[in-house]
Amino acid sequence: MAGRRDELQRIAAEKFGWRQLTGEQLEAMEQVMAGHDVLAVLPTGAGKSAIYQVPALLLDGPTLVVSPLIALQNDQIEGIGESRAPEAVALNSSQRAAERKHAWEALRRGTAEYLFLSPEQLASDEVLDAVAELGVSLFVVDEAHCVSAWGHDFRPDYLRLAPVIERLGHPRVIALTATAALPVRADIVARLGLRDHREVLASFDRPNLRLGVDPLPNDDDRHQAVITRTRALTADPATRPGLVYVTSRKDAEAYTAELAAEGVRVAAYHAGMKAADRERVHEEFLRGELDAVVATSAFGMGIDKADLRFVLHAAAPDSLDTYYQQIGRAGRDGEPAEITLYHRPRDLGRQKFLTAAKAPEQALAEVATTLSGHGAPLKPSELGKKLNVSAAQRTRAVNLLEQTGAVAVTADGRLEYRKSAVDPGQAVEQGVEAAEAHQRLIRSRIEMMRGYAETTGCRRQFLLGYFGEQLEQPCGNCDTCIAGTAEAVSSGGGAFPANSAVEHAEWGPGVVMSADEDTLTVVFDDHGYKTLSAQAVQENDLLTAVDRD
DNA sequence: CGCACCCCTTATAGAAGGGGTGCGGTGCCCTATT
Repeated sequence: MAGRRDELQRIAAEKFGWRQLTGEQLEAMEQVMAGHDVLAVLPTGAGKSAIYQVPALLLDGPTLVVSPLIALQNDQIEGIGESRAPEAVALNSSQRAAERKHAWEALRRGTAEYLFLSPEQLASDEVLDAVAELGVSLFVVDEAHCVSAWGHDFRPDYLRLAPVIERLGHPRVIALTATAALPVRADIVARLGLRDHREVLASFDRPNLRLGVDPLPNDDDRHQAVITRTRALTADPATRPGLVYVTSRKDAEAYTAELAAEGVRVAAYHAGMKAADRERVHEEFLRGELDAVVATSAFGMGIDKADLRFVLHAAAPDSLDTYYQQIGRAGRDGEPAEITLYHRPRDLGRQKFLTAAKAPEQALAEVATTLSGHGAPLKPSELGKKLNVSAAQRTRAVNLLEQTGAVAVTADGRLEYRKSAVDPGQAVEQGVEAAEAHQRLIRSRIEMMRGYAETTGCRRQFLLGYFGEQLEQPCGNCDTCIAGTAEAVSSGGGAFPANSAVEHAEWGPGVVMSADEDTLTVVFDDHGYKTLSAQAVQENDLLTAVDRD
């Protein structure tokens, strides 16, 4: 093992100029080299890319990297281009024919080692057939939380990666992300079909972030508070730059205009802007020419800037998963950073609306009847031609039917209705139920966001507990600790400590996320997060401990 | 779900209230026009 470790370090130094790899980077690399699939959850800036870039050079055959944004693909390719490693290429819709041709030639010749593409590219028969010829030795899913966060409705091709991996002969898989609570990790592992995998998890704690919540029942007051605080923070070089997250494009424009009128160097960022403007804002921010960016959730992935001094939220996002990812962009240099949520409970009603994706009943019915009525398995593209629904709806329906077991994928990537499966009518019902179970998880995440915003205890204990990490003492660096209202509650939970598997009569199997003397937070497989009174659990025998491997 | 906005009515002479409507986040990709 020591020899392998030396070899990894030698390549890291020679090809990339990295003198010192962290223990987590090395562990993940070693697990890959030992033949395991790996899920690595490491904070932004911890050098996640190294985890695939180095082993890639020790494995025979190109490395395929699935990346959610073309802009991210370009950043990564540029980074590899500056190293002594072999060429990196991409395949995406922004390229000209000549560029695409060059990419394929370099891959076939073996002069290109890294191939970047989106999951949608892999949904194309031509691309997948050609990729299958390359002998891919390493399959990387960057920003792997997208599998879980986007795959279920927004970008359903994220849930079609497992059949792609199998089609490629299941090369070693590395999934990389900066945030993943337990249900997200479980979803990534299941949806990618990881085999005999290892997880490398860094601590989620970021003690230099000063966490706070400012509850403001009135919208005008909240607006004023955000403006006032942003102006104060950006006025002092020691407390800038930073981000202000808003939940609509209109708000991004409005806050930006107001702050700009007061002389703040600020810009808006949202997906409604022209690509060139977005790029310009991004670059100006990285160069330090802006003191604040007011953004929707579009601004985030790929922000490689260590000295953000604040992240303010003018409204709560849809989950602590999203929140943690957004605030985690601050203070990466270890220096103090201010993290404040300007909270109105009504904002969460809006999140319920935004995240409410109805089950695609029409598509479910069409896919189920078409596949069960067709004698032989169908390619997804062939299936599409027989249907009256969009490709995205079709893919969502296939995902749900596959989840319930009514539909399976053959070795050559075709879809078949399982002979042993229920009839199409029942399959549709089960698909709808699977979609509803997922909706329950999403709703419960919103409630956990509310729990954070309204807790009277230590914010950091709440936040870390959500990610399954127990902080024994109140942190001393959040608003409730500073105000002295955060009481020290002893962790424990008696018979049901954190991370233990449990069963509830109504909600079924689940895992305890956090436990103290008053409450238990449990995430149930089909019902999401539930906060239970420890007393009620004990008195009414609500939970049973379950053995698990 | 909740808000902003418009239109209309009512009842009064400048404005208040009710009802309906539209809008709100994240990105691939492809195709048809300038």
